[in-house]
Amino acid sequence: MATEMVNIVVVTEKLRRLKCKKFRDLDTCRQSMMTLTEEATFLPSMQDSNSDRMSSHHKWDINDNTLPVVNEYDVFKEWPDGNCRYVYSGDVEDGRRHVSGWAMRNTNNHNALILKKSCLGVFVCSHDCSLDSGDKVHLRPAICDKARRKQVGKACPNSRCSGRLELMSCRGHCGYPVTHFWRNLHGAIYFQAKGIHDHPQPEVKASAEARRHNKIIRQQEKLMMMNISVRKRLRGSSSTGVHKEIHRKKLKSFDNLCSCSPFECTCAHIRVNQYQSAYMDGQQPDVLRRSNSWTPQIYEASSSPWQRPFSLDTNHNQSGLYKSCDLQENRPYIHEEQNLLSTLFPSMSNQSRNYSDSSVHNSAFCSKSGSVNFLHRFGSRGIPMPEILYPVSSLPVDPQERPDFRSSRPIDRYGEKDPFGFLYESDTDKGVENSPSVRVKAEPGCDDSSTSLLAQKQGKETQYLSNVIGNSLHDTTTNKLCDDFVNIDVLDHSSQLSAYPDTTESDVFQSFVPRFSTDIPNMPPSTSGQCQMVTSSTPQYVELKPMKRNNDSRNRRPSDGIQTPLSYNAKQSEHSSQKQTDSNYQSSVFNECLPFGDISSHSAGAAQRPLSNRCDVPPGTTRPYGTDGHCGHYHSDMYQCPSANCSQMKQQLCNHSINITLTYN
DNA sequence: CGATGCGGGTGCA
DNA sequence: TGCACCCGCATCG
Repeated sequence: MATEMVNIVVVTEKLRRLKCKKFRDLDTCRQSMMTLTEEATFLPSMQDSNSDRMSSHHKWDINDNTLPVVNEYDVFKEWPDGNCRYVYSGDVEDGRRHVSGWAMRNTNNHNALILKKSCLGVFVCSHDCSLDSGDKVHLRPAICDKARRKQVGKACPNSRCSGRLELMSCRGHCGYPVTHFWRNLHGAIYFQAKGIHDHPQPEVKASAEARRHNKIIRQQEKLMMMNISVRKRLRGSSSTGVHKEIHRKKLKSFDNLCSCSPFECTCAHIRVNQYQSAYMDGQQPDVLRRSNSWTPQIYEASSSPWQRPFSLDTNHNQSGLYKSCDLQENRPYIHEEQNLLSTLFPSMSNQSRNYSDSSVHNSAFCSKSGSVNFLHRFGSRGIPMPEILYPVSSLPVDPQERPDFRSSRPIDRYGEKDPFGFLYESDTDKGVENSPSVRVKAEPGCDDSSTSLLAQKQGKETQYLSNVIGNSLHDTTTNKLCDDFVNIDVLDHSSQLSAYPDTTESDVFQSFVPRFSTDIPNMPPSTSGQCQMVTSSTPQYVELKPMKRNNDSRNRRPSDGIQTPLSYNAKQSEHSSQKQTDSNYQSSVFNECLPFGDISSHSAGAAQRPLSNRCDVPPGTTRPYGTDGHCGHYHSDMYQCPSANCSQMKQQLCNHSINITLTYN
């Protein structure tokens, strides 16, 4: 299907270019030797009533060896359209910066003297909807290719529209994008445009920049709050289990629970403030209305302010809180910004009211029962990112009974409901790409409560699970570890760990590495070879390194025809017939979770996939890193056989990641 | 992270 | 040869 689509696009493009060629030829005939580069500035057919297009009183061409010196400069045009030429003064800042209202990207014309830019078009809504203001959606394409690719498919900024952003490319120059040329000469700035934009004007650059700026601010504030929460929990987790239990029991006397460590809890004070502030508005504070209201790490994946149907109500009133719940009936948003801010930053309890609508967007979604069950999605930098939240307490223990989250690539399931009735949400606008699954790192070794929590998964108790990777995961020697680590789905592991509490986090930590290779039966040799190296021994602790060699899947384009682990998983999701494969997959994953144990005794899946397929060396055999001769190295700076050093290694790895699970009753 | 500019390289006509 | 386009890199905010 995808191939057919590609073919259609290619054929369409060919036809377009063929048509363009004819058009160009026609122009050529008309203009008597006028070529595309020489454009049709003087063609009547290329002109219209637009004054800009008629204003090209200049008779030079940007490619001329010598350009005339002008005494009178033109006024800077932000939206030049048509075939026009202008000469700006060298004092014009916008001219020096080659500013244009159109989204123009740099194009290499192999001429250092002339800067050439081509138009990128405009992003429009696939449903061609109109905003409240009556305007159409005309977003500005990002100049950066990577950023622009992320824009494609984003949700329409119109909250009432289910459309997606589509890039309307510019073909105003005989089927090619309109081009702008800039040349600095004689202290002046010569500008020439070729072609007429065949698309609406995008939003102004300042608007796009402001939106991006707000997004950055939101992310920074989220991270700031995350770090503070993590620090709080780190302090809290340093106490013994007994103390934690005592503290927990003490906290039960409160109507609301917090995760503050003993002697540091200021929540009561804050609650009073919240209570007062809420009642000052004549509203019952949300923090008191819900049994599990204070959950510092409940964040809803916040995209751009455009995509948020409701922003933070500065008065934090009830209507504002539940407004969105009414609209998002299956996954209501409950804004927690103010609660979070005032809780985490008592001094900001008032200041937080002054946050702009788009500056803070940390929300939670709750189930209809009022409980909040969620998992964090971890960001690409090893920092827990409040991305898509998934219910976790309902996950069956048995991996076979678990829904295949790996195949539930959210981006492919916009608007659909997950097995728990929650709507899938776009994650592309959150800087998360290739996210085929929920990403959770279970760290039972640091807090056994997580395993017990998961073991109680079928209960409907109000449990909150918050898995957090702290800064400690960011180690100098494993600096890149976070990137790779967090991009791998370990949710299955955590569930399986609940059934096997003896399994340590370190086992989970290292188990996902071989998993990729063993679960890609169709992996081309070149790629599988790489994975073989990764899994070239029996379970052993390796130090993960970023996969940045030639076989780096992240740098591989789809057109390369090589399936990457992630793409494979994503592809799996497209076919329900892969269920069996997934079952085996989970079995294999499960087996690889088991550290140094009798792997084959736990699952037939492992028996079907002998270790010899994955291991080029006998179990326990160590060999120098980089001498296997069939692949590069990424994940094995240190090889460790399952021997007496295991526990030490486990401890080391455990020290690399810290995870705290909070349980609220 | 994205905008911007530069330059190597490729495919096409 | 000219052009469009892709990509990587560096710099800057």
